[in-house]
Amino acid sequence: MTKENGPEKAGLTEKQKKIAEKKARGAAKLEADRREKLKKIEELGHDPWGGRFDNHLPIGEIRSREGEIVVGPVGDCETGKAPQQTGPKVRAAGRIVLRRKKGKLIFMDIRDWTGTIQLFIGKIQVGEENWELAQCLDLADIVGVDGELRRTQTGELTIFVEQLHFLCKSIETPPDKHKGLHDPELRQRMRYLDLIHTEGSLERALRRSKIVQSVRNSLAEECFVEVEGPTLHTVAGGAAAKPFATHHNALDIDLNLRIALELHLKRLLVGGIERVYELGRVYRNEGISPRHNPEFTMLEVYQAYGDYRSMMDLTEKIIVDAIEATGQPLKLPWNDTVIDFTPPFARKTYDELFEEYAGVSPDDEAGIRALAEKIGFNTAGKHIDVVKNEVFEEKVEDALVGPVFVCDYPASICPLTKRKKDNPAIAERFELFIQGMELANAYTELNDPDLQEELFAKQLEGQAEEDSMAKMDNDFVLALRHGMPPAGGLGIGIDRLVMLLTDSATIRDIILFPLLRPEG
RNA sequence: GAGGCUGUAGCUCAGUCGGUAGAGCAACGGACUUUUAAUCCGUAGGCCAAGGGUUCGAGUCCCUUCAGCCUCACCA
Repeated sequence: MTKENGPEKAGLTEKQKKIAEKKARGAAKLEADRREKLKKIEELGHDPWGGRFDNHLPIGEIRSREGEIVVGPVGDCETGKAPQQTGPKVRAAGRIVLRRKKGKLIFMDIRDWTGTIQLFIGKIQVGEENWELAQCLDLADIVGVDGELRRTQTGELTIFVEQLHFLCKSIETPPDKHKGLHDPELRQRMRYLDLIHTEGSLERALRRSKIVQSVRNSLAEECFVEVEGPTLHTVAGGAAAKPFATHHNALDIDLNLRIALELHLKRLLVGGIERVYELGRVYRNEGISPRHNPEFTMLEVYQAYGDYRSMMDLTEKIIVDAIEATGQPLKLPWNDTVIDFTPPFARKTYDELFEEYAGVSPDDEAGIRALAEKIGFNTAGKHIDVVKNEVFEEKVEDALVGPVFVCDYPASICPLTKRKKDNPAIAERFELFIQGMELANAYTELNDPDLQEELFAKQLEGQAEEDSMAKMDNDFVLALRHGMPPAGGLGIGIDRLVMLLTDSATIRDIILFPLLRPEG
């Protein structure tokens, strides 16, 4: 296809030249245009990268001052001009998101994190110097303005600019001004662009922060203390998950990133921090899905002298408080339906739900095995509770619209949990399900060191190590031997809570920087 | 890790039966002093994800690779 007329090098240079020329006319031209204006801004005596800009008001606050606009008694009937208005002098800063030129007028919308407002820039009104500067403005540049807050003839609340301040040049072309970013890959890789230009993206991020803040406030109200445990563990325990492996050079030891917060928080319980929690990142070396990211945010709470019932009340409080903190009603939209968070949430036992949705008595071992086989599970050699739980996950969990507390799990699948006094086959544990998602998990914590050691050992027997709920952690057992007060413990998946409270179908919309393969 | 779908201008998307590329927004030039998805006239912008193949001819068909999305598995 290619002809080699001249020397190869010369041919390549020719081709490279052509590509360079094309680029100069193509993508790079957009940048060149912006750099041209950047130069012009400098020539006009302004710093294209701006500087400190004091005393501006958030745009949301400026909008709330609309009532201060005073309209004069009469308009000019002869010229048909609107009545004179006098408004407050305001100073604002924001990014240019829309721009409309009309002769010697420019209308622009600038946005900050509290809202959007229109600017009016008239050549006569702002004077020659400001007008020259205004010619150098592009979409996505950041400007500050001083002006008067009034309404235009069409009633739009507007800052009539008197003085323009240049604050930052953008030398890249922004996405479509109305559609924003749609490509999910770009939205994740260039989250900053997504936040600026995609509707609802910034609001979602800010709402997450409000939710997290609310969770901390709720816990503070109940006198819980926030701590920070280690993320580098020699034994990654407290959950059944594959850890990330890493290495410390100076000590020359292999380490894992934590998969749960549990075991160190319980050590603190032993140490006398009676109400303790951590809200932090955990890491699990597992698959990625709309509900799973390799690193995610987990809340774990431990309360001395409580049990799983105390944790149920706390869970309800944390969730209801968070909904209120985001200014939402207790009936929240979710996909095409509505979730009713009005407390108290339903509380049902594992066995009740099993019978209801699986249609088999929870005590009918043969019936359960038959059903499991019918679904396609291999039940050979498996403990009945394991089989039962497989059926539960298949038949019940997805059907739980919730919110519903599923209480009292089979003890054999809960190695870190205290059993019921009157029935040692049942563990004092609940999971909160909403829309088929497991949102919270709580126990009456096991504090018998001998039983804990036994259960650790039993878990290790004949089980793939990564499937083990709890790897043997002798140091933790030693802590228990010193006496951990009886306690309730709770875990909440913060990302999933945020998903539910922001009507987000994928975890990638509420984790700002989800894990992606590196580009090319 | 398995299966399905997707990748075309800076962004959002068309592209028929295989005949070497289109629109809107953004950009550039021009008109317009109360616009608001502003409008109108004109201009420019593409290694069609990457690499191979089939063909006279590939954005289009085939193979490989890369990335994303969805479903499943693991899990919260």
